[in-house]
Amino acid sequence: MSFENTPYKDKKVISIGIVSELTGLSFRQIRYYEERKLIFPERTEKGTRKYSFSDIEKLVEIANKREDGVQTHEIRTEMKKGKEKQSEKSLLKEMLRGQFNAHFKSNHDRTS
Amino acid sequence: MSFENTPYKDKKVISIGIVSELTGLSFRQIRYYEERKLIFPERTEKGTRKYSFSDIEKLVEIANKREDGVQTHEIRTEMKKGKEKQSEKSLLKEMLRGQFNAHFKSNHDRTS
DNA sequence: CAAAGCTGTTAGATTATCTCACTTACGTTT
DNA sequence: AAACGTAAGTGAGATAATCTAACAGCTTTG
Repeated sequence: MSFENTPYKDKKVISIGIVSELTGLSFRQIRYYEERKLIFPERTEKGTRKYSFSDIEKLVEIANKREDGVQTHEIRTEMKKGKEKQSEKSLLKEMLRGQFNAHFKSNHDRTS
Repeated sequence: MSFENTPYKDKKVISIGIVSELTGLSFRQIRYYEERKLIFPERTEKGTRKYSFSDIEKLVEIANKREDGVQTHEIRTEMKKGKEKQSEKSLLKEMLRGQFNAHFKSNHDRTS
């Protein structure tokens, strides 16, 4: 019930090896982009970095822009720009999805 | 575009330490439930187990049933039962969500 | 040209995970 | 009571994964 809506996408649970594998980036690059404030992994007690799927998507974006010769500094400011645009959009989306779920629930979810 | 629909929930990317933390189960228990065929983590090249969010949800379920004294063997058969019921439901859900996304896209997604 | 940006690589240390075996605690069966 | 199966803790030893820090090389920018 509260688990259903958990934003898996943003949960920091993935270690750097998997991130490297999924993005094709080296450990060095991944850590460097953190140093340049492009991504913000969390840490476990002992210091191991933990990333989310969102971070991975971001890294893919970063990799693409880097291929186009864009510097991390510019990428950083570019990413800051694209934030407000999303917040309205995603809010609207949330609301619509809320309606959607309500509709679905009242009509079809008769299991327990 | 194809990333948006990626089923993060089923991607096997989480190591056992995090799983233990999120579920409150010990390493021993997590591995034992695998031995009893309740969950099916993947492995990396070198043999490290990797779990998905689905696995974690399943483990929470398992933990609850265990607290009620249900044995792993029974849990296993119970879980097999609850599979067909879901497949119709989720199929329907997919279809509805498809309509939903189409609707949203044509009306609001004018960014690029 | 000098400085800054980006990445590879190496080294040594620490943390995380793996398997296997032994043990404990309970409840059930013989 | 003795034997048994289930579920889980614990310990040992080995291997895998990650961390920081430093040096090096190459390219781009000022």
